[in-house]
Amino acid sequence: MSKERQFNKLLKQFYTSSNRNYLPWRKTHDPYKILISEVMLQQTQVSRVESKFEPFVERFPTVEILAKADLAEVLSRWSGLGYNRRAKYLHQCARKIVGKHNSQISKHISELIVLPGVGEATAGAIVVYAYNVAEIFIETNIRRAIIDYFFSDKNAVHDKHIKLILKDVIDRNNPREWYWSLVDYGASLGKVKNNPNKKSVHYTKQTLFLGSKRQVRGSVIKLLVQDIIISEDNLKRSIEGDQKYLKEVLKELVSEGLIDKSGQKYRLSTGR
DNA sequence: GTCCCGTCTG
DNA sequence: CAGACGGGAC
Repeated sequence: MSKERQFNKLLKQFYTSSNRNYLPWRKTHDPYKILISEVMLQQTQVSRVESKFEPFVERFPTVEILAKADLAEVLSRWSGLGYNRRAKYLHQCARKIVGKHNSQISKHISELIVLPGVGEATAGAIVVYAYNVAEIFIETNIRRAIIDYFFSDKNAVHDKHIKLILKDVIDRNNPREWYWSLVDYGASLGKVKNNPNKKSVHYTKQTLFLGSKRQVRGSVIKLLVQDIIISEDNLKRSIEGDQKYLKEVLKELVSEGLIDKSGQKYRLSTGR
């Protein structure tokens, strides 16, 4: 049997015994909800998204409702997921889909990728999981599974090589479930210890969070989620992390459209 | 302390 | 291309 067929046999076996089809975003084909889940899952582990996804889509069940909502509320429902710019992108995304795409979420990668916060991986995932179309895309579990199985003897693997393998092994008759089996298998391979992705040329080490500007940013947003409106002095007293970043962070959050300044006080932006 | 993990900006 | 961007589990 070819290596490709062996791999698919392995995926099938694994999927039969150990799939994660209980995940709430696998119980819908609604492209809007798939979009929400995929943006939440960017740089964020499943365990953290699990508790946030359902409350979020219950509050914002359609793209129109999300588009009409205040960014401040979207940010507050995002709290705990991190990378708060994603909430801003998602809100802008909803407004653009309603305003320019007739509230329809495209089934074409080329039209999805122009949306804010939607890159190659997210666009591919939406097309596959919502529409069951056999497109090729790579995210971390996919990369890990393919490197582990097909590149065990290599130490510098480029995504373009992974894409070539994917084109050979993808099940074009049932791409949605095939990708589920692939990501579940990939997720099961050692992450913390000896992560096969360390052999990817795209692998990078993260910078320190403690004491970083990023920590102060996160802390400011978190405080504003709790208190609605806060003076700079009170922020200075309450933030976690290094105070020296506060002024700079406030300026950047205002210019990015995440917060607004009125007088000497700050609040989350309405997004309008 | 070390690690995970996509997209955007410069 | 490199660097910025959260929050938590281990």
